[in-house]
Amino acid sequence: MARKSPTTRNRKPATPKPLSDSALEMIAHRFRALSEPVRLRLLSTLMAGERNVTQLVEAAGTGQANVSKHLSVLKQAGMITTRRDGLSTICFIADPSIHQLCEIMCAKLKAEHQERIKALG
Amino acid sequence: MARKSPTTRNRKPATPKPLSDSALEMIAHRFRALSEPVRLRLLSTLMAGERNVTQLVEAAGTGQANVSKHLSVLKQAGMITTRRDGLSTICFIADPSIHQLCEIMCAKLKAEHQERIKALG
DNA sequence: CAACTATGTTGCCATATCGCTATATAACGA
DNA sequence: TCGTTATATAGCGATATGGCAACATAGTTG
Repeated sequence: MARKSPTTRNRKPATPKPLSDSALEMIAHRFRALSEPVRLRLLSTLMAGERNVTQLVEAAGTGQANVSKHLSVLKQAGMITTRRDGLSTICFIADPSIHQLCEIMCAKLKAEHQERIKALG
Repeated sequence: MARKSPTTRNRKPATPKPLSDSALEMIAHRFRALSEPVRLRLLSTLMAGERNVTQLVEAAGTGQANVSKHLSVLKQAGMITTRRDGLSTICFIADPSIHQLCEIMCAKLKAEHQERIKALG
């Protein structure tokens, strides 16, 4: 008889895992963290190395309160981590896979851009 | 002397390009397309092969009007393409890089989940 | 053309999010 | 403790977005 642990109740056949609603929500939540220009600017800045909030405010070109909110969004999404150093809060990228994500997306953009140019030429 | 094709004119030094505001907006726009559970469900379904809208409505578990809207968002973001076949509109994934994006994000989720479990154990 | 099916579009409500201002908290030094 | 700097939080208005229902449109069939 098939394996059937008490914690793992009757799984449906062996479909390629339809991804549960909650999983989709978590994934969506993370993508949403990357869906704002200001947050991308913050991440882009942090990719060059860790920065404190004041530095990020300068780089972001928006108010300190906003930056603080955006940073907490990124933090909650596991994109960045913070460390306290005296008065400053130092931020840095928590997961290098963010680089990959952005690179893939940029490559997509460039590819589409090329196609658009071709289509016109 | 260095390679210097006519199509590749004077590139700026080798600064890691701070990414223009408009570029960030475009990238953000694409990530936003992936930031909704229903849209992820649609993409997830399409990863198994092309489907018409009716099939997607069933898979999405929400109304047809919503699915139509979500599909147009995905289409505008270059994630999917559609083709008309009689009464049906067949949808399919336009860019395989979406697989990569989702896989990376899923891997992140799993990794964090593992850590959470470790932290408790 | 009429009836039917599959999709797309519009209007509305509820909710979420951005940016701003003002205020609160934290950490440091005099 | 008081003042100052760095950061976080709360409150607000404006805008965006998801979902629903009603309606519009396209394509098929008789």
